[in-house]
Amino acid sequence: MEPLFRNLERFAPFTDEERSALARLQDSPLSRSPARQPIISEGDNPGAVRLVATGWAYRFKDLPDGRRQILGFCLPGDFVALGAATLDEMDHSVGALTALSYHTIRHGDIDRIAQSYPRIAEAFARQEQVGAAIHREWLVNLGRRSAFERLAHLFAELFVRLEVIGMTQGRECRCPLTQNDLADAAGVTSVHLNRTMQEMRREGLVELKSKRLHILDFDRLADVAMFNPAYLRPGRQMRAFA
Amino acid sequence: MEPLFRNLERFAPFTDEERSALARLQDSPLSRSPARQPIISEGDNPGAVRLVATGWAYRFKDLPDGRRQILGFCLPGDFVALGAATLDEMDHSVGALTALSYHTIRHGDIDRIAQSYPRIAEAFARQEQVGAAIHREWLVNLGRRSAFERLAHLFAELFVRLEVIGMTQGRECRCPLTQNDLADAAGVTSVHLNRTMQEMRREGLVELKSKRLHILDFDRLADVAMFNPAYLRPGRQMRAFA
DNA sequence: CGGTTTTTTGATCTCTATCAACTATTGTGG
DNA sequence: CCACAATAGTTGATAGAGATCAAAAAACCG
Repeated sequence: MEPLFRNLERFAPFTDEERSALARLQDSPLSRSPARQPIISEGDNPGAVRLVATGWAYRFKDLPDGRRQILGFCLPGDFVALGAATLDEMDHSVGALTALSYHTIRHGDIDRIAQSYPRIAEAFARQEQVGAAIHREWLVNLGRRSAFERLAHLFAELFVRLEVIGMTQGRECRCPLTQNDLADAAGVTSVHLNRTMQEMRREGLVELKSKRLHILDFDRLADVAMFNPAYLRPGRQMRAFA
Repeated sequence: MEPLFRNLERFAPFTDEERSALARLQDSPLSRSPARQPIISEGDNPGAVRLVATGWAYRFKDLPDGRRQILGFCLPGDFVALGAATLDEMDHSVGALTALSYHTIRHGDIDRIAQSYPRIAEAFARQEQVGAAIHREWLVNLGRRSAFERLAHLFAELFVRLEVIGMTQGRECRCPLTQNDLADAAGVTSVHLNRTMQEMRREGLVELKSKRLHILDFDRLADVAMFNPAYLRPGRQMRAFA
């Protein structure tokens, strides 16, 4: 539950009453999924909102000819289909990256809590906005940055997001992504991604081994990526290495 | 106002009361902007919601080194910063593509109408969701499609959206985009875009001259682009050429 | 430990970027 | 309405980033 609070309380902390209302979301049924398993597929009726409790998930879209693009990552404390739950059909798929546990929350419960606690409703809305801002930043990434810059940007974003929810240790964090995943997120082939990865290592920017990501030089990383964390609204308390 | 209604009434038509409540948004002050002029810039406080009345606008993001990525197009009947108006800082910029007129609507007015008319609130929410779905489709476009496919997809999307708001004439429509704009949207250089454009002409797919877009073969266009209009929720009444 | 998944390497090809004109079109003021 | 300037579209030549194919080496897993 901690990651959810850290996500939502970045702007204004909640009252005890608000916190406990939110905490009741934990009573929603908890599902578990093994790693690498689909959660919802494009075309499905989302039915309910999901809240990631532990593990990572990812959004993606497959093309008829087999190409795949990863659209974003869902970390602990992130909602899946918060707004989309009103629609009858998912426009993209979501899958588990690691072993995953998540709450399935009826849309009515979200509505009710938002109705009763305007500040929570506001925090939900802001979360959705940050999600949209991330999409837009990825558009710039895919449209206008080189493979090297993209990868740098991707790592910078992930690291800041993990920092926000308290899942970093110094300049390290867990990162369950394979080079294949990274390639599908960065819009390059895995071969090219591998070579780009080696270059980042040589340059002393980041290192990724045995599912741990080491940020060797955040400033330089942010610099080559032209990364400006403002769109993530990290909040004042948190400042990546600064 | 017609485009707004066509946008919002795709799923369920409104009652007369709902329609007239929406129509009152027209009373909001109307601004006019010449073509090619900035409307809001990244970092600005959005302050209010904008509703495009006539003309096209575009969302974009500039990189410090001069590269630019277009993030999407705002057509008549589209809101700008519907949800984002709650945030204090725009994460991207918006500019006029053509001479533009738009209503500036206080966020409170939106809230009030959404409060009084749940079906309108729902329609607003769906619009936001379609906006997010468009972003996601663009991510696939930029990440996984070739320049030729991207351009085909872009035209297919624009045409369907224009059809929804009744701004097409047969298989033609107005299209004020320069090749430079198209290049910035497709994430390629304008030189390459020009050559891609010529290929599309040779292939008998689309033709763009003197600001008019001619769709020569929509089916084949959709086919090469792997374009599936579902994410746009075009509604049943409208079906591009089918 | 054997089998699977992931990472790495090498060689080659192709798409897209770059640079630098040049032509056509559009728009404007006289 | 023409003349000129500015904008937009087109062309050619060359360079470079990233794709593709195929296979080997490493890491991981039960």
